[in-house]
Amino acid sequence: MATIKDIAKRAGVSTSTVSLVINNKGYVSPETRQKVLKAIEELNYKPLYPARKLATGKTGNIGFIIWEAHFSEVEMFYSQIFLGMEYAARDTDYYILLTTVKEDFDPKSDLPRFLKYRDVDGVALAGRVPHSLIFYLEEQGIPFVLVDYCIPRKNFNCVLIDNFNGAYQAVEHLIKSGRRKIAFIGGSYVHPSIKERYRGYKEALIDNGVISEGDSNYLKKYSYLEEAETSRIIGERGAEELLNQSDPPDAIFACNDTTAMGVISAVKKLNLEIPRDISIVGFDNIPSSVFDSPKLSTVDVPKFSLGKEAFRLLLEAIEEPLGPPQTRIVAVNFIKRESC
Amino acid sequence: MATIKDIAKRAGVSTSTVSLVINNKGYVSPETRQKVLKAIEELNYKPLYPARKLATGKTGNIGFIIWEAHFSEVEMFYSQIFLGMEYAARDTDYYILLTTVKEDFDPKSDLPRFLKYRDVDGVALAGRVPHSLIFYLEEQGIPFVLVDYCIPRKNFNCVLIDNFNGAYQAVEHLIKSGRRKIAFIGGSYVHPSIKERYRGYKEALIDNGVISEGDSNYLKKYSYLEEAETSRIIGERGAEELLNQSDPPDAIFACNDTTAMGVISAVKKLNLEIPRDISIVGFDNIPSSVFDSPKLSTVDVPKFSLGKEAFRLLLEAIEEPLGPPQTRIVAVNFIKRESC
DNA sequence: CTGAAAGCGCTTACAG
DNA sequence: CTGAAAGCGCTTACAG
Repeated sequence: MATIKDIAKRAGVSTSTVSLVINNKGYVSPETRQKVLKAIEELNYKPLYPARKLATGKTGNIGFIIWEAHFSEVEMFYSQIFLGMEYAARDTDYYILLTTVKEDFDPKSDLPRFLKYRDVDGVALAGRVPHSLIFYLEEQGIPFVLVDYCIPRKNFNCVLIDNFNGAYQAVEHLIKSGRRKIAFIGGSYVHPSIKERYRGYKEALIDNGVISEGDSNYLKKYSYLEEAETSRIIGERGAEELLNQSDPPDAIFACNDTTAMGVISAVKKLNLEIPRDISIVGFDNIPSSVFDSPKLSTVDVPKFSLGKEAFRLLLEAIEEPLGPPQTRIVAVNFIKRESC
Repeated sequence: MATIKDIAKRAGVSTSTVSLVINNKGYVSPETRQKVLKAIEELNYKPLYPARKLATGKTGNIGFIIWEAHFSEVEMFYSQIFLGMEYAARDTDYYILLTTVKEDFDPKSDLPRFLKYRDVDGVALAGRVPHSLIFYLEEQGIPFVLVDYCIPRKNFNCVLIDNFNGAYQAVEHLIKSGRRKIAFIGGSYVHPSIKERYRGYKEALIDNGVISEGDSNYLKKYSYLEEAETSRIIGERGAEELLNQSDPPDAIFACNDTTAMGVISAVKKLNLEIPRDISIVGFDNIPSSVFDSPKLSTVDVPKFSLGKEAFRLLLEAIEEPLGPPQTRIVAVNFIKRESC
């Protein structure tokens, strides 16, 4: 493999000059630059990372951390975010190190290796992750970005999706299609995303005159909120409870597709027909929502863009460690399919 | 951060000695070793990777390559393999670099960065990947291992699951439960795994006296083989065709769970009851097979173990690049659920 | 605008 | 069994 010396010799310059053109630093006369570039081309030269890393102190790595249960989940939400980052990283010199942490993570003993040994320049955390991890990063001054997650009242770099607008759009669609008794089913209510979706749900109801500002009866009657990791089960339980009351809903907005799947299976058990008797809308646009019957109307979350944006933001944070934390919002789109 | 010099000074030895104990090389007197270890402990020292890498020429990275369509698939098959590798890697100094390649991969232009720049010591390839990639690795002398895939007649390191036995067990179970007209539905027939499953299917039939050695009529009548990426659609088409003929099967062994899902939906359309009228068995034990109704009987593939084993094998291949290629088989287990 | 030289933190023959 | 020294391939003040 060619080294920087070979290039220097071939171009008839010093290694310093070669280094300067490689890194686009300082001033190099156009002719010299050309010569160097030519030599690089001819020898098919590529700087050896470890050497550069040793000299600069940068690791060239970025960590990607996800809660293990999420990564092992049925749907590909987080893998797609990772892939978005990986694609963005391909235009750079960074490698991405993917790893998982358990829910009962303890910074003392369970630190991912690349954190323990400082082998990353920054880290992205996707979805809900242990707060102790986040605080550890903050404390250590390691640049990081939260993806599809944030901690209320804490000012961290994060890239979020427009949960509020997604929910708003979905519910507005239900209203415009004639539904008036629209229920919300959600688990993990403390999760900021779910909260935002609930807020979008309410606002759409209010803005479209279905309920008035302070109408807590409607909300109480048609909201099923359970503090637990969102899942099919919650959808099933919620739908059963809501549909078995008097004056049941004619539409259900589930806080995510997985929950919506549970709703559908409960609705089917009750021999209701979708969407004739009841409309159902989910959120996330997970792959299987296309296969199920009826095909689920939902809100598409552009996971890939989420990852790309996260990478960009993280890069900025690495380059400017002292800059103020930023929040970036990625837009979402309602997708009408068969379930409403 | 403490360096090797700090340790040397504190332990009152040279850096060479420190290096020797860190790497467990050469002979160091027990007392000196103790002193060094103590200093390392006290200063919480960890060798800086890039420096070590520069000195040794090792990168400390392992590549994990997967076909992009697989990674974006609904089910978590490959993520679990990755996770198995990542867990195994945690006991070592290796980091794993996950990336995807497209199906129309061209070694000239689409080489993953870590290959182009030689930033890995070895690579694992999971599932079906472009052969041109495999041949590139072979040519370049980069140690690699194929996971859940192999190329017939080529002698490469690979870790496979016991497809034959899995299929055999499943079909034998169907026979023992009284079924005699057992169909096979498979896509991607050239895929070695599917071939092996088909072979297991046949052998079980023969060994249990359902058909005689040369009975091609039975096989012709009850086999639906379509050369295409396996999918629900193939399951649906296959089931329709097989069930609409005279003397239809009373059991279907689908080459994988995704296909089995298609079979189930076709069977339901025909108003047959599972397992009363027909038994169905899949292969892979994907997460959703537990949720669907009826719950799918299937063959569990220990993805996690597959990844762990792959890592071990790859490590051996890296340490002994000239050793003969090995094939390792990971056992599978039939899981009886509701569909048979 | 460019070159000589020191330094990043390790490992590894080589002496002793 | 242990130490002094060279070397891995870069980058970066510092002179000029």
